[in-house]
Amino acid sequence: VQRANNITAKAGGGLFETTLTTKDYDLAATLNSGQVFGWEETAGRWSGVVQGRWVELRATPDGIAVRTAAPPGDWNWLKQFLQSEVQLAEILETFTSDDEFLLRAVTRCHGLRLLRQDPWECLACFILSSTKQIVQIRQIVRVLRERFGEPVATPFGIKPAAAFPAAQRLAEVSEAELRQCRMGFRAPYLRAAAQRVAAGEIDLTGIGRMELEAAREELLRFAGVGEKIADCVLLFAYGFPAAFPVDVWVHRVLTKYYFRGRKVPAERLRQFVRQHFGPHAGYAQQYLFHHERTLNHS
DNA sequence: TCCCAGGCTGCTT
DNA sequence: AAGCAGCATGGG
Repeated sequence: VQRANNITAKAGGGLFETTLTTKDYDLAATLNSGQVFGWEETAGRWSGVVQGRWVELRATPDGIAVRTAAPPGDWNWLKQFLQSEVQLAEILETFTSDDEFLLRAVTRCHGLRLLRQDPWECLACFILSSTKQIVQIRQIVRVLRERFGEPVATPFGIKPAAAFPAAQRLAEVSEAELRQCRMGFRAPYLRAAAQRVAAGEIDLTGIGRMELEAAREELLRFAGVGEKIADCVLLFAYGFPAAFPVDVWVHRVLTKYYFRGRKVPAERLRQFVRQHFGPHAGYAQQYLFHHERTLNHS
C-alpha cells in the first residue's frame, strides 16, 4: 500500500511542505498530457491551484514533494486531485495482454495518471478546447484566471496566483469580455454554461452521483458540449473509468492500429472500445493519446 | 500560404 | 447515420 507521509513541515515564509509517497507516478507526463490546463512548470517545479489553494509540486525519487502557502490539513484534497493513492498496476492488469500496441504505449508512458479535477473547471476548460491546440487552451485559461479568478495566497517571494473563476463569476462576464480572452466562438458556450450552473439549472454535484449514461446525458445538455467533451469531463472530473473521449488523435490511433486505416462506423467503434479496452478504458485512452502525441520527441 | 488543432451546431443527403 | 460548412484564433 502506498502511504502518504503525513508529516507536514512548517517552513519559512508561510510555507507548508510534505512528501506524498508514490511509485509509478510521472508528474510531468500527467500534468502535461492534455487532461488539465492550469499548471505551469519552472525548473522541474509545477505550480497550480487546487481547491482554492496554491500548490507547488516536484517529482522526487520516492514520490512528490509538495509546498503550499496555507495550512493544508490532512492533504486529502491534494491526494484526491492527484489520485496518488490509486494502485496503477491494478488498473493496467485489466488490459488485455494480446494488445502489443497498447502495452507499448503503457510502457512508453510509464507513470502517466488520470487526475480527479473540479467538475466546473474541467467542463469550462474543455468547452474552450474544441479545435484548439493544448498550448492555446493553456493560454486562454491563464488569461481567464488573471482577469476573473479569485486570488489565492502564495508564499513570500512567489508571484500572485488566482484560482480558475467560478461559474458564478463567469456568469456575469459579458460575451465581449470573454472574446477578449481569445476564445473566439466558444465565448457564448462558456457564458451560457456558467449561467446555467450558477442558476442551479444543471447540478454539477448531482451528476457525480449518477450512473455513467445518465451523467453523460446531463452534460450533453450544455450547448457546446458534445460526446467528446462530455467524455472528458466524465473521465477527468467525475472519474468514470470507462469514459473514453475520442478526439482527432485517438480516432487516428484507433483506426490506424486496430482497423488497418479503414473508415469505421461510429457505433462499431464504440462497441470495439467497450469490449476491447474494458472497465478502465479511460486509462487506455489516455495512454494511447499521450503516446501518439509524443511519438516524435520520445 | 496552407493545414491543423483533445469539436460542436445546424443543415443536407 | 453520415457528410459538410462555418465557426475564431494561432502554431508550425
